[in-house]
Amino acid sequence: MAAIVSTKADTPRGTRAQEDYLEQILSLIEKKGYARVVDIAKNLNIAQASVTGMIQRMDAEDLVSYEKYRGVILTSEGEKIARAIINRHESLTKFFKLFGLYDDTIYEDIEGIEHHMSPPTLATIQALTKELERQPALLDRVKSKVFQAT
Amino acid sequence: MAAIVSTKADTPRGTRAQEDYLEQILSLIEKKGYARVVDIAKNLNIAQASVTGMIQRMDAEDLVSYEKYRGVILTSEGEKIARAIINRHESLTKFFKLFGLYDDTIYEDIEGIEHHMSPPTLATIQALTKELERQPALLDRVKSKVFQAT
DNA sequence: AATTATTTATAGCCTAACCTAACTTTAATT
DNA sequence: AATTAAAGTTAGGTTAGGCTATAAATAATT
Repeated sequence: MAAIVSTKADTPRGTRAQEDYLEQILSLIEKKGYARVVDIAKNLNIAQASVTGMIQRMDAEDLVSYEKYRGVILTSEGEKIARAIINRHESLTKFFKLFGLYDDTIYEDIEGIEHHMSPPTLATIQALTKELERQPALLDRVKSKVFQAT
Repeated sequence: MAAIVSTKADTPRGTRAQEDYLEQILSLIEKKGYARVVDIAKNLNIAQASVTGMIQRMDAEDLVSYEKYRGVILTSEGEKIARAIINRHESLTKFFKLFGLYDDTIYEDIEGIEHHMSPPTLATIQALTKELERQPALLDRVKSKVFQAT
């Protein structure tokens, strides 16, 4: 069951920062049912005013739908991007957890690299993760070389 | 021989863009003996004027040493960063090459992620690469799942 | 219902990192 | 040595994505 992966970036794109916003917005909506500016700001460590500004730009670019003083919701385009980035985030987390790295280390690294990983490369990491899950001995050898256990 | 890896980011830092410049400058110096503005610009796909400007900022920040109309050289700080980023680049290339991804795919992804990978995570990738080199059967299984051979 | 607190929005500002167009300096060629 | 070509610099401008301070709108509390 080979996953045929195209070369052309089939990944929908916003900027790096926009991907962060979309990821947060979707995760807030799924967790609380709505996404408030104040929570987005808190989670991304950004000033409220900056969030308002960005959301207005993202509304103009049809990534979210927004009306003043009402909440923010995702357009289908925005949701597609959000799901892709969340998928990347989860896959990478699963992968790095195999090696016993600190959660903080994992989180920070992924925060940076998730925005830059193409579908084929991600698919490779996913496939590799599956194989490695069946190789505890190999994993132990790797872990013993890098001593940074959780 | 466990590589003990500290948590504190022992990675010297410039900005993302500065790391790209430093990487280019060092690689030009090693290849041709000197780094000209025009070549840096060409390799990074950036206008000459932008390179001049950035180099002036990097001179002020002691990452490079520069005199008008003369060439650019790296300070020891700049060289340290450059070597770190080149090391990351090479390690990641080696890793992704294991799986038969397209060279272009590899190059683009690494260009993005190399700026965001911590020393512990990089050390893990390096250790994993070594182990996987001895596991052709496992690699074949991964490759067969992701069909994007070179 | 009036007041207070919370949340959003606006205005104005800043920095990084790019750009083009025009000018200057150095290098190469006749 | 004079001219042309190439490389480098300066000036001025743009855009993304932040910031603070202030004002307006909504929500909560007395």
